[in-house]
Amino acid sequence: MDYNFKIIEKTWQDFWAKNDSFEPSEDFTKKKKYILSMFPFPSGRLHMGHVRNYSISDALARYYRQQNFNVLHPIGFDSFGMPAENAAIKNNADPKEWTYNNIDYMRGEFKALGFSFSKNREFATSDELYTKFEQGFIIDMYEKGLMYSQKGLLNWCPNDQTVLANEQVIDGCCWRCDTPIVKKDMNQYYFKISEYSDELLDSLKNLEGGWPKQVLTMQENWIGKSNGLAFDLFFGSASKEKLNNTFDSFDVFTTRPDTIYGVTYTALAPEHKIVTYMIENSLLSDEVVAKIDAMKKTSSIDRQKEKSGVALNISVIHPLTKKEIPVWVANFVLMDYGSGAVMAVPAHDERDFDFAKKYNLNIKSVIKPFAGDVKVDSAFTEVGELFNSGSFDGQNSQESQKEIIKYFEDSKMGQKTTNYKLKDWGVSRQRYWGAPIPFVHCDSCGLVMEKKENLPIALPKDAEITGEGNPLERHPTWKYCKCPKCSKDATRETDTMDTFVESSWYFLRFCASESNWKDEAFSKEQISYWMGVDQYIGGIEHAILHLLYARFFTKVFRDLGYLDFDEPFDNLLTQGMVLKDGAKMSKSKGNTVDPDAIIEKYGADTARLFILFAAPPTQELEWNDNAVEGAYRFIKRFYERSVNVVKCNTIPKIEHSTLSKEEKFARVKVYEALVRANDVYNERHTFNTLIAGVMEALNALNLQQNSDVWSEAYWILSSIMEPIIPHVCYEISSNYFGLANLKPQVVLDEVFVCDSMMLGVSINGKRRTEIEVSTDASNEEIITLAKEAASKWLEDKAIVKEIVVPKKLVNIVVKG
RNA sequence: GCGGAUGUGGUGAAAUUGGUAUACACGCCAGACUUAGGAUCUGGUGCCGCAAGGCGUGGAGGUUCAAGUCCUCUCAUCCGCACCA
Repeated sequence: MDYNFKIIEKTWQDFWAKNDSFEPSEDFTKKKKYILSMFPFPSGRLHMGHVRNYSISDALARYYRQQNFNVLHPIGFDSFGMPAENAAIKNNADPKEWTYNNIDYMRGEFKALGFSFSKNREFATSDELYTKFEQGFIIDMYEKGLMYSQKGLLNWCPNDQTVLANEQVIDGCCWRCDTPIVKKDMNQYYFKISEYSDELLDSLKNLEGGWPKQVLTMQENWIGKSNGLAFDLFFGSASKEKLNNTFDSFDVFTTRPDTIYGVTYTALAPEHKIVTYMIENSLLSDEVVAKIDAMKKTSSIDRQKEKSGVALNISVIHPLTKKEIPVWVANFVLMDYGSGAVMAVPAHDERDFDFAKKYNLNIKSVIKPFAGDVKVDSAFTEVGELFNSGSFDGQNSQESQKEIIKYFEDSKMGQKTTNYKLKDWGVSRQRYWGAPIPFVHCDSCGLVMEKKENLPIALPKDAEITGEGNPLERHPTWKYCKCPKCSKDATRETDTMDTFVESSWYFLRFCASESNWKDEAFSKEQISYWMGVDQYIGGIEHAILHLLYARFFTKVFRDLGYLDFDEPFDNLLTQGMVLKDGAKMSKSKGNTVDPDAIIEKYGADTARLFILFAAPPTQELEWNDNAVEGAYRFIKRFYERSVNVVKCNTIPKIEHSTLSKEEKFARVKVYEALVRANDVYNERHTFNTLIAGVMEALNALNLQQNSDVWSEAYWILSSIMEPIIPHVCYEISSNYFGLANLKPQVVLDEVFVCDSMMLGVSINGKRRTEIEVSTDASNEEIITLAKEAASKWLEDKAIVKEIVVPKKLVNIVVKG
């Protein structure tokens, strides 16, 4: 009985394919599980991270199928994006052909790994049908005011004449031609994700328990909510005149209103509109303009290295003291946070302090420690007592904040304000291989939405992709069209959408079935049955962007009336990375292990077993060739020892009391593994412990020869291992049980009942020996036995206390 | 700097509620079978010690009859964010 994985795996893969074994049912009265792994980009080959991801989801999907759930376990391909275009440029190939060839290859890999994905629901996001529905949603969002267009600063390569994504900018230069990047003000489409900031933050609470804490915290930080006071700083009359009366004031935001009396200067971002005005109207010396230009050109990383600034020689009036305070430009003030202007309190803010020291600006303390002296050699940022603060003197600085805000509000000088780090999501890309934004520019009507019956607006097949400029823009005919409103000549929007848009709703599309696949993205009935995703599995690298965008889309779709829940993913498991030689597998490091090679040498079951056995799924997994061999040997043993099993179509009935000690022990181990299996699949997801339990059971079985015990064991073990090593388990199950055992297994409590047990005996908490006692022994009997066994350690000692922990141990506390 | 995690044998890791620390596997050692073994099977393997025994979950304290687990402090590593006003 040799273990020939090649034949076994092929047989069952064909069997599953032929029988459509993994298609979900359309019967919505059944209990359901939606098990989802993050879909891959079709890069060409699966890597071990994918294998890990899908081994986890497949184990869960197969388990719940056995438990008679209606299981949706779909897969698709996140197939738009730059790598396809880059490959096209490099190999002079068609991105579409490249993409779909890769998909074909990877589909074969999925099959070879035995993953139980639904075939019928597979799609690629570059499919025109998917684009059609997505463009429909985009139009809805625009019409609802959730999408808008605005000029924004983008990375521009002057040589290639194209916009670059942040990832394409390497050390401030173009990744292709090494030309320094400039920021260019361009029109860009945005989703109003900021409108959902509060809800995205607040409903994180509802995900507690279901999502890893780390991800919740990362999202919380990313949204970055902070409360404070916003108020206007008015120019003095001379400054106002200098600015040609164009500006009265600018507004600032602070989270520390308690430090208001300590404001000694204010600072604007180099990109602030007042600064821009002063430059454009020659109100600044050439030297100052040059300094400001230099700040603008410095990357945000370099800006952090040293603070720099320049005075604008204008001043504003402090709202409370009415003193004049100078206005500076400072490189640490960010245009895209708050209003791009800050009040500076050097005495109580480290940045403001450093800047004031460097430029010799006034420093005024207004908070003193509750005990000790006022600090002068550094910023005092802790809570203290207010002084130099007018009528607020003597107050606790923290407690005074509310009152100061109230004072500003009462006197109409400012208001309580909340700021977020989360910015609106810029979704337009000047790229070919993406979903076209379905808008039309008409000279008479302006920006017009394409009519939904004309969707999809598909990509042209004959675009020339050189990597320079936007192929859609340069295409000779594609962009010319008629205005959907007035039918005059018009042009299409040539920007395509960020690929994160596709992955923000693909999990909803999987809910659609063959019955309505072509007609609609999904039906409300399908969505309300399948959603939310019961278990989502993927890498931590998506903790922010994808997972935040998907949550945003869900809330938008709710508000558009497509669905009626708030969160898409009830439970999230973030798997750890796969490492080799202590480092993440990567081509550049040359430490990759090719899944295909492992399948070829050991088979899919071995690959799956190793990956689930080597570490719990949330932890990093160190690849180990020897341990892979170990996994292979286990499967081989498991298969070969099945010769001890006798064919049957129900689980054998065994009279437990008639068995030998070894036989009983084997049964205990088998049923322990079963109990653990249910816990692991449902709750803990620590497949490594389940596999260890099955190994223990097999080791225990080996110590006896009772064929009923063997048969019962294999009935159970091949059932609980099927989600992990499905091929060999199907083979065993088919050989001996006619596949009748792949169903829920009953735990027989009688197996765990024994007439004697071993108890540890410890003295003062230190384990000394052990005793065997009958299970119905009284505490007195147990203590007597324990004292006998431990007499050696009890000589000349006074017994203070005796503790019996049922079924565990006896502890005797002694003195002397 | 802020936030999140993780520290257990030579290695990957177990220990579900505070209750016999190191299950399972890798590696290593020994033996068996073999022309041979990088195959298979059997046994051994936390550290110190001849032994009795002692010591052991990053470190230091604490609570408890009992701590890997709870509390306080601390060190190290990894990850995320970061001049966010």
